[in-house]
Amino acid sequence: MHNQEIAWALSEIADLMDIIGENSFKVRAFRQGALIVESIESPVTKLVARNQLSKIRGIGKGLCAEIESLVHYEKSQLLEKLRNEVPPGLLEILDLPNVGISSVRTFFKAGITTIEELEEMAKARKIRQLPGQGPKTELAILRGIEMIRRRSGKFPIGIAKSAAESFVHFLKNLPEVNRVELTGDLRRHEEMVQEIYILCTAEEESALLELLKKHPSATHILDEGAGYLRFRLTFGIPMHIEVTSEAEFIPRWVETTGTEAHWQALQDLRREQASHYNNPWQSYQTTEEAEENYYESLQLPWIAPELRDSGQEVEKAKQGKLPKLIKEQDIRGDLHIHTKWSDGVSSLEEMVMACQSRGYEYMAITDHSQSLHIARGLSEEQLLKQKKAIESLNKNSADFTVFSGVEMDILTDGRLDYPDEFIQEMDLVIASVHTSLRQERHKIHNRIEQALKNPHVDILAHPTGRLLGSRDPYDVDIDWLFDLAAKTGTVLEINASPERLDLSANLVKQAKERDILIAINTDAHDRARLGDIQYGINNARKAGLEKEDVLNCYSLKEVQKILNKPKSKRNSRS
DNA sequence: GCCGTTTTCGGCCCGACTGTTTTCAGTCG
Repeated sequence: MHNQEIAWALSEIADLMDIIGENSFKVRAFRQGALIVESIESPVTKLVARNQLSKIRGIGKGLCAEIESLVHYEKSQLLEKLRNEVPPGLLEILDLPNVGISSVRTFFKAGITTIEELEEMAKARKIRQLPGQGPKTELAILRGIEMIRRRSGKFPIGIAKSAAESFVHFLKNLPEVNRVELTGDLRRHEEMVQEIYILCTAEEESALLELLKKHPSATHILDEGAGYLRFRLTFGIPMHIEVTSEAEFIPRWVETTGTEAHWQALQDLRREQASHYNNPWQSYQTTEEAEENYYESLQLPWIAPELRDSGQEVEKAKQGKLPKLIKEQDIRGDLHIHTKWSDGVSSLEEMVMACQSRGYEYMAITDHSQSLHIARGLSEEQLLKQKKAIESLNKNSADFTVFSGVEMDILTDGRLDYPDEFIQEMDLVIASVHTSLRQERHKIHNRIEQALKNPHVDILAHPTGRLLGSRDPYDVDIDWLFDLAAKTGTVLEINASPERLDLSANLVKQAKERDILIAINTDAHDRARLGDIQYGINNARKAGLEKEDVLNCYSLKEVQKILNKPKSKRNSRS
């Protein structure tokens, strides 16, 4: 069992216990346990085998027992018991914004157990009659349900990807399987994923499908037919596995990766050219090389999956006008990182070492600022102390530089969390909206304006404040924001954390058109999450960014030069 | 449930804001 799956199980246990009114600290222990498991880099199964699990801080006897049961039997008796006790619809209700545990309990008591029942009651204006509820919450509930509907059964890419990876790994280890590749919207890096789609080849197609049906995750078969099987994973995501012949593999991979429009454009081109694809692909080392050969047969350069969208990319490819997309190796540093000094998990030194081992040239430590109490934000004195610690780290390493930065809150009234004379001493200042996310537009605009017009604010973090699939952006006019960023020379962030992916690929595309410099940052709170940079890069690729568009693709010297320039002159890329 | 002891129970990030309420509970970050 994959770490992520264990974490999901623990967090579901926490939610269910919370609903039935279990001790809140016990609930927190499980919730904390889920976070810990997620942040462990090595497979938990190995730790269990070596009896090292209980040595981890935060994992005691109780959690150890549940995790071991998950690893050994792929189930937990506690979870099964709770699932029997609590109607599954309540978890969906708990997911709604503005609905917490206490409201869920109130609804449960009133006999409401599904989103549909809740919606019906809200529409009949009966929710406002329940204790602690009122007309405004009723409206907020209906809006929340609307948001879930828009999501229409899709899953955020982060959840889908880790579920997919563990399954790909499982398939690759089966002796009867020859080739396994991810395809569909996950391969295109769509931020919301309809289903996990895996294409593979096997000696005996039907035997493989029969075997897969016995997999413990395949409890709920959705659909099956010649050469494919669809089932719902334990955590709700549909999994689509297709088995194809070696000869058909590449054409099927191309067909299932791109959108319908992309495939259609390729077919049109083939008819036009009357070209034929013969399948010499066994002579290639990797499936990617073989896929290049497929595009070559259409006299096209290989088109990156992220771009296989409207079909227009085929025309661009024909004319040799595809962007030279940014690659993971182009990233030279991460400019938004937290440590134990505020709400991070890893120490400053651990984060530095982790960035070095990723091959970066530089990084920025950007812990939270003083007003964000919950994140143990740093006072001026603490920040100065941290700056000294960073300076001494820098003295000891010749070929790696740590920027002394801060993620500074933009307060609810538009003031910034430190005075100008203080932040001008920092190497890098990121400004963020973390509080009062539901303010009216003019207030949000005022806050962003104050931050962007400040000469010392270098980057605006997670510029729309959305949480992918679970929270809408705050009320901001994107055109206005981009104009202001361009005018003031403020860098906008792609927050690579898969919970956020903010800016979205669509918005990044618009930002590029206005020549706004982008930074791709992880906002990592522990070492393991530095790997999230991949999500940000994929987002940038989807938007057609090249390395010149991204601040942290420049060398240390160039970045220092950019940061030393007055802000208003930064958007000219020289 | 976890941790850390002043070893076997007591404490466990907290403040702002909102929408309920007539003084506060729930939600959020």
